[in-house]
Amino acid sequence: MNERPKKLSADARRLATVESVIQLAALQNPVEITTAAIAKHMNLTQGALFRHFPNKEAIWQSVMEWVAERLLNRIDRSVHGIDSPLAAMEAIFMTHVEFVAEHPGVPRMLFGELQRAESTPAKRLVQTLIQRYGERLNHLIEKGKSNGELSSSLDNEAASTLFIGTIQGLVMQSLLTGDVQRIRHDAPRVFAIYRRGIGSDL
Amino acid sequence: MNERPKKLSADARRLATVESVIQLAALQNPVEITTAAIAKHMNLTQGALFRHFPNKEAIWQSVMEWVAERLLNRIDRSVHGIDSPLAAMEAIFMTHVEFVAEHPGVPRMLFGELQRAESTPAKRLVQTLIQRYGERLNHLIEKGKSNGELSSSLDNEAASTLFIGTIQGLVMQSLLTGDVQRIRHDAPRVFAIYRRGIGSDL
DNA sequence: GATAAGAAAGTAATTAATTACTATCTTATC
DNA sequence: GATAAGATAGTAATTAATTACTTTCTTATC
Repeated sequence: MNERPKKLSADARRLATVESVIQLAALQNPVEITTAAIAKHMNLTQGALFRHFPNKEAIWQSVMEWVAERLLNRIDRSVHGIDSPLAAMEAIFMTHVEFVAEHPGVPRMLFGELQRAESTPAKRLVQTLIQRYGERLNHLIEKGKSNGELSSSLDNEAASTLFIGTIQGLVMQSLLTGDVQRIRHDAPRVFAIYRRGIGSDL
Repeated sequence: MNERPKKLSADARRLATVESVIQLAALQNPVEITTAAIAKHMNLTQGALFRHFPNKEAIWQSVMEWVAERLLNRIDRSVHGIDSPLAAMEAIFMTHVEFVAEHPGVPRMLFGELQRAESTPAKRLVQTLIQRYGERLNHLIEKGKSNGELSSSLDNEAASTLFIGTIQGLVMQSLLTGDVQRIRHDAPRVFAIYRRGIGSDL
């Protein structure tokens, strides 16, 4: 919804396109984001998009790369200097929630991409993202077990699934109420239950 | 994928349409289910569908009614004769998981419908379904608190959100691996952590 | 109880929109 | 003034929905 159709370099235009998609996903159903809608949002003609992307799939691929890079980066930075594995998990949780609150369209896109039957490049990127996410969690869980912070009988896989599901539940709740920002308020309350579920009995 | 294009009564045809959509959603992305695809799956011409539904939205509405009715019915039946609130919650959980395993397309459709920006009749049905679901959970949580089975300091709302999120996490995991049936195996493991999170310290 | 009339269900072809994508011309910028 | 970026104006394919027509089923009447 800008006004001047400024000429941008190819790199800048690609980035602007990705950011437009992220913004649009916050407002509407990701599957309804057409190339015409993207172009309109950035005050460009639809055909011009194909100067910078070979096809629509490539746009989605770039978007998923953007998301994976930013999210994992922030996750990793959030645990810096935190010794306690449990505290690190909480930091990751809150960072993730903050990321979602800033970019409400992201979880919709991720889930929408996972829904697809075919294995598109974008879908594979999402699968890789969540896999890497799970690896980080698993590492922390192991540390927490030997640490004594987490229950020694904890099921790692189930704990990882539930961690991600906890965030997914918050997202679903925000879709239900239409109020994405409330997720910031609800997140600590839900994580408290999760922490109790995985923590040691001390 | 039938063979004879038998003539059905309007009621029977509407039910067959709904069941076809449920089946198709298990195989492909719900948003890609076209009226032509539905018709082909039930060996009918595309136009014939509009003898029984005014438009496509009405088909989705009927599908959501089917889902809401069946799921809530099974949930309610599953708690019959169970006195312990915690055991009742576990029964609901397992019943829900079994329902999803039988109809893998259902959670995709529900989430896809929630994604939509506009408030369609189908979306409102999903919202009502989850609201009623939450009411049942809340009731059990209250009973569990006075019972002593659940932590007296438990946050009801957060516990409800996490309950649904836990299932959502299992669904996401099944989308990731492509193996929907594994949800039956993972469900008890994940619920064990959840139960620990909400239970009393005894 | 046979059967004709009408209702109900289905077919096949076509519609207007919308989609992703492309070919060709124009212009801003270095 | 060369060239990269954008505009303009298309394309073919797909979509939900509608049309005119046909087949099948139901039921009222003799």
